[in-house]
Amino acid sequence: MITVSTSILPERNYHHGDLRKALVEAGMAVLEQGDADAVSLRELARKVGVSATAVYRHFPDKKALMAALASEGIVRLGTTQRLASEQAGGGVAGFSATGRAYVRFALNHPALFRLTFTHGNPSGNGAAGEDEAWKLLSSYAESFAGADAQRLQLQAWAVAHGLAMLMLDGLLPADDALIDSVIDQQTLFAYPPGKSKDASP
Amino acid sequence: MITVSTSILPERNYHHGDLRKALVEAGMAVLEQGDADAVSLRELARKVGVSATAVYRHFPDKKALMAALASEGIVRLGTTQRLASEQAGGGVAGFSATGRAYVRFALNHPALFRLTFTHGNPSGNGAAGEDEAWKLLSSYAESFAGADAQRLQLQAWAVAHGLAMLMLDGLLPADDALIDSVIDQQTLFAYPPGKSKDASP
DNA sequence: CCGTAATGTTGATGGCGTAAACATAGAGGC
DNA sequence: GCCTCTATGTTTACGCCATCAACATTACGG
Repeated sequence: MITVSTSILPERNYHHGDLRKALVEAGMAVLEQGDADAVSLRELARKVGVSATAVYRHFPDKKALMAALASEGIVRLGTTQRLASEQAGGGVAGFSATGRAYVRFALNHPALFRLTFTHGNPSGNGAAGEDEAWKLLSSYAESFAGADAQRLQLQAWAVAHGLAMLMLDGLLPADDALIDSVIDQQTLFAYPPGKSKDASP
Repeated sequence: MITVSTSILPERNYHHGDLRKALVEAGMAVLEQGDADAVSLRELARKVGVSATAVYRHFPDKKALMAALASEGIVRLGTTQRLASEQAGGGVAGFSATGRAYVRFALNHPALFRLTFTHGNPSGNGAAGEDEAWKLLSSYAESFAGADAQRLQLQAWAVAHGLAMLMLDGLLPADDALIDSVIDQQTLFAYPPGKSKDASP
């Protein structure tokens, strides 16, 4: 019988199987119900059934572990946004849907969202597809804003991000109607000065 | 000779003088150069020259100390915004100046800004003048947006807050020109649909 | 002038991140 | 088939932290 490395079952053929993955999963679980500093190396090790310092065979320090969690966070955010965009059928509707998805993701995964941006990746740390979220936003803005693409893109990102943070911090009620009101294509993405190049509705 | 409590000199007439104030000041100093979790009760106690547990005579726990720092933060932010508004002479210009001041404050005091909003006060915890920032924003929005006041106000707050956070997290360059571009009265505070009630310039 | 409450200190507990030394087990060469 | 080498995991220990309990002192009100 040959040991298969790509098995479905959680084999224990090596020392642990895949401790790194297990630690990240445990970390995500903690993030799903508690804030980021509820994540402790010792607790994750405990959850996974391993000694405290075993973590250091897979991560140089706690920061690295947190960065791995943050990385997973941005992947999930990007996926969520892409789905929302597709479901809305692109165009202006898709763009604003992307924004609403961004805020809702933050509300659904508060600790993960916060961590993701706190340990932000200033572009270029590898892990392909990691910045899908940003690329999506960027292409959307350019597609219907022409020369003002950059500004529109930044304003849209800032509104979504700001709304998300203010709601997470309890300064605004985490209200769906409020999200729809603020991330509103009628008032937010329409702008008066000159060169208005209309987008397909 | 009577002991004067409102002296200029840092008297030591009581056990310490005013330990609470000293701790808050030490905390602010730490926040000015380092992130929020560089603030430790023991370190503040050391800086002030007092034993570690003396802190507990003035704050029930660390959270309370951090809340005091946050409270100081929102006062300073409010003051900064009011000054910016006055210097711009009110109106639309004053409103956008308020937004720019908000972002610049965040960049100048990153840890304090973050802490202020993380330990946010969902309105009504006393300390008069503490939410001057919010009141200022509110009155501005209403003064020239009529029925859409609420939405405009929230959008403006969200843009400023989002831009600030994205810059603090290193996802956008902390660039003055960029701030001016995003917090732009021409594109951000002008909106097309019907009921446009013009603002006094 | 004295007692009492406010303030500060000492000492201990349990949790944390992390370094050093040691243990084991799977893999690859012989 | 054995043996070594390296990846992986464990034990122990250090210093820092927040916080509690018990004790000491000091200012102030009666």
